[in-house]
Amino acid sequence: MFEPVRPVRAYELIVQQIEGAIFDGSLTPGMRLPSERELMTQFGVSRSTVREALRVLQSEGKVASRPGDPHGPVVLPFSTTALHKSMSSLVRAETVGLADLLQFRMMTEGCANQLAAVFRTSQQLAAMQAALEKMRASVKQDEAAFAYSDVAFHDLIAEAARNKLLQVANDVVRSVVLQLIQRKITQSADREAQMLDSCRRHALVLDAVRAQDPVAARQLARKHIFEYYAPYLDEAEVGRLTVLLEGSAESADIA
Amino acid sequence: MFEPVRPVRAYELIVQQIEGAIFDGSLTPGMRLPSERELMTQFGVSRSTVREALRVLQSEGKVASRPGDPHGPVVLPFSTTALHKSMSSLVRAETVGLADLLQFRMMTEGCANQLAAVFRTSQQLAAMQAALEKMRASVKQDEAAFAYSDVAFHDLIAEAARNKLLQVANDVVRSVVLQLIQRKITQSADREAQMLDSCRRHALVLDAVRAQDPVAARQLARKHIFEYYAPYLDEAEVGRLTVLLEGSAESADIA
DNA sequence: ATGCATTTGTTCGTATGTATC
DNA sequence: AGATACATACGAACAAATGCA
Repeated sequence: MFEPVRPVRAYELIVQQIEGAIFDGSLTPGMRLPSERELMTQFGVSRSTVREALRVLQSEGKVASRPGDPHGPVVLPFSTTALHKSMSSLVRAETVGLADLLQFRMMTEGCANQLAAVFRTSQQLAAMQAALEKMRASVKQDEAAFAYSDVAFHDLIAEAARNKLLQVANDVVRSVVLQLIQRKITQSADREAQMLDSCRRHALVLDAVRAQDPVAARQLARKHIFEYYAPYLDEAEVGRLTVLLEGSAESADIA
Repeated sequence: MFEPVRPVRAYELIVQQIEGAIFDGSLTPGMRLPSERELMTQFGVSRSTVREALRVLQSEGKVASRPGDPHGPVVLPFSTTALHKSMSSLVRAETVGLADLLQFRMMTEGCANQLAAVFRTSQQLAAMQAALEKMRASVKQDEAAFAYSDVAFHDLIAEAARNKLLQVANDVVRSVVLQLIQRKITQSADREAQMLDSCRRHALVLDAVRAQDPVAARQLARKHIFEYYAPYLDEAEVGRLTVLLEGSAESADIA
């Protein structure tokens, strides 16, 4: 008959109203919110309450405010920082492990390549080729440039897949993975061989995308991730990932 | 030579300290934080500043405070609510459409079924069977019970896949999809036929999971989602989804 | 079951450093 | 360069809510 109620704080209502305004487009990125003093009259609450609401919105990456700015808090363009933060803390809390992350990445990045193989334009193909050549060029010199071009290559794949959600998911998962084991990788002894191998694998994937072979692109991408990161996993965890490597014979894993 | 600096607010430092304490285990779920007045002396700041920090931690789902509680704010168990919220707002940010969502869901839920087919235990299998029968039982009577059992079925699949991240992703995407087009579905004329059809499809997926046929489970799940929601999409969008329906012959789509 | 002490939710006032016009 | 308006931060205060004796 009756619904249970939760006492709702004043600042929550303010957050909801501002979030709603951003959501429905009445507040677009770059626009300014009224000053805190203005907001306290509009909402009919005290300054502290307004500030608590603004803090929450700020921690969600939706607005930013600077002292002394006469224009008031600014509405930020959409960003994935909140997603980033919440996923990182899940990882830190060990609710999600490296194996979970890699398995998920094999799924999403694999599917991204599958879609990219179908929908890529020739311009995108050229851009991928360029990114790959930049990777090759910076193997011997610049570790940072290599990593940058690597990211660029994956971004181009995700973009070619034409799914914004997939794009964001790939981006977040990739960076969280790196954040977890970057040190181990850069400290590895045969770093240069690893980089060269990575180039070779990227070339294979690119070939499949060029040939518009979605299944090959997907499986190569998954295999790449698996073999690149498998050394950092326990044996039990490796088994969870191999399931996604069906190889060319799809039904082989039933036996 | 020098790094650019960002002015750091007092409340941010407090948030970092408390987050750190939760992370490294000195604050475990269920434990209480000191009262606000105690915290202001410990951190050497005013009460407002302490409260701003607590609001942020609260919006991140890490602590909760009730008025009048002499024990102070409580440290919450790790939860995925923060991830939930940030993913929802990502979807609402118009950059992601229904087609993106469904395509993504076909990927993740497909893979979840694939993994579940391999790793499911017999107990989990029985639980899935039970959920399916509950769905069948409530077709004619209770729309809410049907939806509930439907969710339970999918949750069991995700749980059997043994990947917490995948579990959360599926949950979020599913709820956002529903939130987007629930009305259209419940208003549909032949609602009962739809529900019966849904049961039939779930049974097919369950058969594949029981037979430990990962590829069949994956493709059936994807096909189910596609055919269930395709009527609500434009024709151009439908094309983006069909790519993921390779059918039984994996290489057929190259031709 | 009833007060009592304490805590949170919220308000108001004030001082200080800062960014913009 | 100065004036203005701003955010940051502090402190005191009151009402409502909670837990405990």
